[in-house]
Amino acid sequence: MSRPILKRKDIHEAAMKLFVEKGIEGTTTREIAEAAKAGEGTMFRHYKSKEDLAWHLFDENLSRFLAELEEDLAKQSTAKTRIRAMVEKCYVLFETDRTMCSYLLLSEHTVARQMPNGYKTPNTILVGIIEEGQAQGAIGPMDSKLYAAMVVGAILRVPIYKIYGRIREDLRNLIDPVTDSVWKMIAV
Amino acid sequence: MSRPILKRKDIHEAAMKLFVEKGIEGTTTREIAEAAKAGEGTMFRHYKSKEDLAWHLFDENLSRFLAELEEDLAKQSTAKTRIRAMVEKCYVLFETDRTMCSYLLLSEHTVARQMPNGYKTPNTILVGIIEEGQAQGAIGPMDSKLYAAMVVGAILRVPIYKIYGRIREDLRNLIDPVTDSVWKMIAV
DNA sequence: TTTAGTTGAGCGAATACTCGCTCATTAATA
DNA sequence: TATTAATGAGCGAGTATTCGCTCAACTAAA
Repeated sequence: MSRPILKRKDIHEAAMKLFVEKGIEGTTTREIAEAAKAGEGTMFRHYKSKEDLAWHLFDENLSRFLAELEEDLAKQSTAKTRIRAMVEKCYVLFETDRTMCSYLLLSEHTVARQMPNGYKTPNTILVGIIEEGQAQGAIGPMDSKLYAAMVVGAILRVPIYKIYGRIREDLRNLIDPVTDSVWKMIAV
Repeated sequence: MSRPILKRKDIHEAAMKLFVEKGIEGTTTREIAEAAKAGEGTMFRHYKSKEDLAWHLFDENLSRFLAELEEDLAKQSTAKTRIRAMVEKCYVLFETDRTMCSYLLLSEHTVARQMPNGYKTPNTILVGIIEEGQAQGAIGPMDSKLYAAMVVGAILRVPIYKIYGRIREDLRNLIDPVTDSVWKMIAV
């Protein structure tokens, strides 16, 4: 090997922060380089385009998040405790790494265009949880995809509104209230 | 007047369609002009920039939607029937003018940056409905803003997933099921 | 004739990406 | 251990292109 890769992480952090603040198209490659204290060409050594960087930031972080979530879910045996684990995972992430969480939430409708068919999302996982809950007789008989949509929506709208300043509470205090509310929505 | 304004509506329709398909930054003024069968300069007679056009499309359509919604709400006297009216208004709009509805839903995180403080949104209205419902003793005692966030999230995630093809049902068939589910979430 | 909507070639600033080069780091050789 | 060769990360000035916007000419309604 020649030289260790030192700048990639700096580029990740700078790009994510800027993408959240100004949007992907609204951020220039020069700004990323400057913020990362790197040369402008360096990001192209690791990614073939700015879009490619944005996609990797989304994909890698979401994948890691989902993998960790599935570990947590494996420890739970009921639908309700699984949903609680999901809420907890989301809200703890939000308070722990707000930039990353904001990026995942806000870039949904832009980066998400590039998701291949069958790409795994929190929604995919939730459909599974709900169908298992229905098999156990704990969750009502409605279409699992509709339930999943409503539950995902209810859970994720809270951090979105916290980003916009409409909610101020520390989200970790809302894990149980939100879980309980959402559970009422789908319980038999 | 010397000449009637003929192209503005064509520009609205073409721009909104393209903005939904390719995003605002991803759409060029030339593409808008071509799709609208108008000259490129025409949109600048009516709007001072592409961003300005995008904002007006958002603002005017949302304002009209909210005004109509408030008319409907005035006819209802209980929190639950008001929420039903809101769901109905959203889902009927979706099936009636999908492009416009998609634009409002998907541009939230981009155009929404420009919303002035105190700008009225569906969320604002919902907070009012919920607080009144709480005063009537029909809705639980939790923070009204948190309730509103969860309800908005649950309601709007359904059309979002229909845009992404994860839900196929005609949303007008889901008005009552969604209303009932959402109501369970917040009822005392 | 006046007025105002429409047009599209042209402009210039912005910017994503390239490429030839540097040099820190490692591996091989003596 | 000292020396040399090889590697590829890092750099940033340069460039081809794109794209938002302007404006002078044109057209049609009043």
